[in-house]
Amino acid sequence: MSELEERCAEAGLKMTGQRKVILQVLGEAEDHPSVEDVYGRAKAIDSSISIATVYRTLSLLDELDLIVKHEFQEGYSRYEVNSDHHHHLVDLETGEVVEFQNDELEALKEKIARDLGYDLVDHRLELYGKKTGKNKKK
Amino acid sequence: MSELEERCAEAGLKMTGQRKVILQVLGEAEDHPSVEDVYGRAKAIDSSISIATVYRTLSLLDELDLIVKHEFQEGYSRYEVNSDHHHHLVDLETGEVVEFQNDELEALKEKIARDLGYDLVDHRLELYGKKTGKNKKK
DNA sequence: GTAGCTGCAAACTCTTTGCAACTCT
DNA sequence: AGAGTTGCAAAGAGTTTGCAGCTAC
Repeated sequence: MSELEERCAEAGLKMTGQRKVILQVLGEAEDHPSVEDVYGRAKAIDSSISIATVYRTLSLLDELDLIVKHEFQEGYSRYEVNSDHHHHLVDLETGEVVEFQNDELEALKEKIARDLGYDLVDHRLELYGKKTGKNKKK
Repeated sequence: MSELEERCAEAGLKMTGQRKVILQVLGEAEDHPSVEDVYGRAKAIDSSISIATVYRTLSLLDELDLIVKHEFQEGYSRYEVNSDHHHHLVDLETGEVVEFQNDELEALKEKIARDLGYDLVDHRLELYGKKTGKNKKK
């Protein structure tokens, strides 16, 4: 039983066949799959799964903080299994998402919020770039 | 003739009645209005304006870099007239958007991208917080 | 005159939901 | 047994678009 499954059981979720498949897909994902991605991969394992179930399951897992929902500027959402805090750099040419972490940045953003008179509840930072040496001036 | 109007003329846009109204609304906006906000304010001036025109005009202005489109985590877009580079802190209790600018942050984010092997094309940073002193632990 | 712009309504995309049937526990 | 879960299809929200008529230049 995977860690994700265990934590779902702890939360009192019924471990249905569909959920097992979706959890397996998420556990094996090494990228930041969209709902459609998860749906496609899940259907390859059990073709009876509906996209409504995928939406419902991902929302549930997000609420339980077992996965993280991202809304990059693409018009749809992507998910990733919860992991250490980090940010994303989106490769504008390939769509690839590179993760990074930076302590200086963490401290700075706390300081900025504090200086503005706020307690930081959440934040998001996304960089959009092109591989160095590949960009051509328009 | 407002600066926005001038720059539209330069870009070869026809200055129709509807556009004048939308540009006026944008010029007077001191917040970060949604499409519906712009539509509502424009309709108050000329009730014949359609929301399709608002969408089309805002897209155009965004392409011309006369305004900036933001997609906070709200499910719809907001716009603001182009101004100095800055970031946003969204007050989670009121929806209010506070702008800020931080040179240290700008330098840091350039450095991060460079270290990852990327040229930074765009980025976004949003902070979500509550006014200090108002938060209660759950 | 005509390329560009507009309003309208229909279409589209992503996501959510009502409901009856089904299934873990 | 029964609360939770599912698939389906319909509905929603936000946004885009085809088209025929209109208008700034």
